[in-house]
Amino acid sequence: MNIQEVARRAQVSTATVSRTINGSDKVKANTAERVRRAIEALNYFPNTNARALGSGRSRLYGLIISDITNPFFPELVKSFEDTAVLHGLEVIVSNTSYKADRAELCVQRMLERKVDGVAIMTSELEPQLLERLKSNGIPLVFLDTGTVGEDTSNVLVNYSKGIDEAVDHLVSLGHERIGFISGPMTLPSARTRREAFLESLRRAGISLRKELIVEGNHRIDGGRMAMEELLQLTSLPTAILASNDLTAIGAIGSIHQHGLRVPQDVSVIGFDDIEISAALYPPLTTVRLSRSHIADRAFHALFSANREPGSRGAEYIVQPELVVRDTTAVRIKPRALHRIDKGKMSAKKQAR
Amino acid sequence: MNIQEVARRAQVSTATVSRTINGSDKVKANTAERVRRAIEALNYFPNTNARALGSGRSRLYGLIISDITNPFFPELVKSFEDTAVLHGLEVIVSNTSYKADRAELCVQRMLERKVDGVAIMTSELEPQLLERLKSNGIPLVFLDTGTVGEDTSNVLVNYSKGIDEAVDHLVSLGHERIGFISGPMTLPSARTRREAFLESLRRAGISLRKELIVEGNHRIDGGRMAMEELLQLTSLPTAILASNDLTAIGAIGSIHQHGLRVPQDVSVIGFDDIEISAALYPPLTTVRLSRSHIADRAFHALFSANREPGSRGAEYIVQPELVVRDTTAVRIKPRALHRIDKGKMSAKKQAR
DNA sequence: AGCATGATTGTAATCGATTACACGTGTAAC
DNA sequence: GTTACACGTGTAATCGATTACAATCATGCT
Repeated sequence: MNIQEVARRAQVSTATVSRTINGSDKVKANTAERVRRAIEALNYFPNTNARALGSGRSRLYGLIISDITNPFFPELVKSFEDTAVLHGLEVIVSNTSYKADRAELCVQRMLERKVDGVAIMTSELEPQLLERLKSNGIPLVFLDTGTVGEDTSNVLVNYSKGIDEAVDHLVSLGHERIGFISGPMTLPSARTRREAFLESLRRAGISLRKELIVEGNHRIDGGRMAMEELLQLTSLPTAILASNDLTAIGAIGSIHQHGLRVPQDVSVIGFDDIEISAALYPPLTTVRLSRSHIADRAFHALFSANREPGSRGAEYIVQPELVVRDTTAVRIKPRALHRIDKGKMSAKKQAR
Repeated sequence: MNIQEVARRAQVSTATVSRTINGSDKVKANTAERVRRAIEALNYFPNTNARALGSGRSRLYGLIISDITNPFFPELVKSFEDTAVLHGLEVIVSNTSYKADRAELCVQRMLERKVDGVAIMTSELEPQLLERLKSNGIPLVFLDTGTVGEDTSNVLVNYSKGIDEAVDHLVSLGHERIGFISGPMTLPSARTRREAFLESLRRAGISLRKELIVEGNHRIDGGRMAMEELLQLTSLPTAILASNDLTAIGAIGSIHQHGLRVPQDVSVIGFDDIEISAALYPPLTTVRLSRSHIADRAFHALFSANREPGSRGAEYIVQPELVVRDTTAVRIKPRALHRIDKGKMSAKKQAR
């Protein structure tokens, strides 16, 4: 079953069939109708490989992520795919598994399949790999990876806004001893979140205590370990802001393990709002970073780059927003806390 | 950059280059070496579309799942992909989103891309769609979907084993009033799990109490709601077996909300062992259903079907196994329970 | 009628591989 | 010294679309 058989049945040339399939406007209405009937009757569908080979366009977008088992990504992938399918395109997803050599394989796959665009949401891609993509004229869009480039698009996240909201929320509940568990400092976006936190503290007029800032790894175990460290302090934080939800989940586990309660003894805020966060008990207060917004912007960046070749890259900013659930509460009276150093509870602090 | 340029540089024909790329054994060693050097020097890689068009084989496997945001699937996808990449193949993943009409699109995609095989882990595919795949000579493997078919392979799950282990564990802890929260009864595998539970009870000599069996939906909210229902009973279950981990997580949330503790007041066992289960607090006791085993078997079913065309479908069985963590404990004294109907606490029961 | 014009449609080259078949060449058997 | 055969390589058809260009057709205008 191929285009020739359709052409024969519809009494037209293959060119006309092809034009009809591709919605060219230069096919007379009733010819097109005849072709469509033939397609229907023969149950024909075009061979994707032949189309791609003939036209040079694959109708495929690539999406490079770190790791599909990281719960942040599936939703992103799904939104991106859904939007793509809606526009008659498809998506191949490739995981770098956080490794640079796997990243090269990912890029290779994209090149071999002649994708029409690549959305990159990982920091493992070395400049020379990006160059390979660019030099093949493939539109790129970076998601939260802030790579500057005139011909590439960027979807940026306004971390400051989200983190400001989180800190303000905690401050309004009376917290001032706020701990922060960061992501791995090797990850640019983790560094940005940390900076945003420091800036938020400053803005809120809270002086920085270095011992309250601990590095995690954006995974549950990292959150757990970082929290262990924080719980060793003589003067415990009354609230924790975590660089992502998994970290927050780990921290909460650790807090419980020490016989403390969330949010009565310690408030916790996460970041991302992964699906499970709302379903935990207690439901996690967190800063939502909408994956569907990100995916949408990314798709449209590529789509318009395809429509208008040679156009400059666009820039989009997505705004995270605080979602208050049940892991944050009014700051408790210090005496209710374990391990609290009563000597440090000066009147001045109590007054605040 | 194409195969001709490589041929020119290596002073051979395109046929020889092609043979070298495909590892044909009928190329003299030093000719092959010369070709390889040319490929290297020119930074050449073959055009996937042309290869697929010319050979009829796409080196692509399709994987059809219900929903990538269901945490059961990402690991499966990853394992399947990893194995495929290891064998020089690639994978396209397609979500049915639990809808039959989306399923048709998925099958269409597979057909259009001329995949060399499809692994199906969803029950949305209607027989006529399967027929379309089969009639195109595409090898199929069903994962936990138990479709009989002479020419298709199956990866089956020995639910009885896993559920027996779970029930035995609970019984050994002194539980006999064991509740079960099933998946949606429309889902074959959910029905199988339920049957396995009933059979396990029988084997353990525990008489069935219908009110302890409630239907969920394999999602967190379903687990929560089902548990609410169970907590209305005058005689509470002391242990709950859930049809999957999400259900268990929902149930635990509900239990906590009622001021009861897990496992001191109620023991809970999940099923699947999704990644987050180990990281919750308390870590969930569950029955592990290894996604990597399933993916491996599935891949090899397709791979060998490709190697030996015309061979009959194979059948694999994967064995789930109980993973004891912290949501199960020795059955408590009934008087410690809320809402317990003291009248029913007969000496006979206490004696067991 | 003759012609310009724009709208449709057809012809055939093209994309970049794979592979059936043909063609040399060297070696062993007779 | 043929003949046969295996091995290595090249020639060219083929896969199934797309699309530049050519051809045809209908229409309105002079």
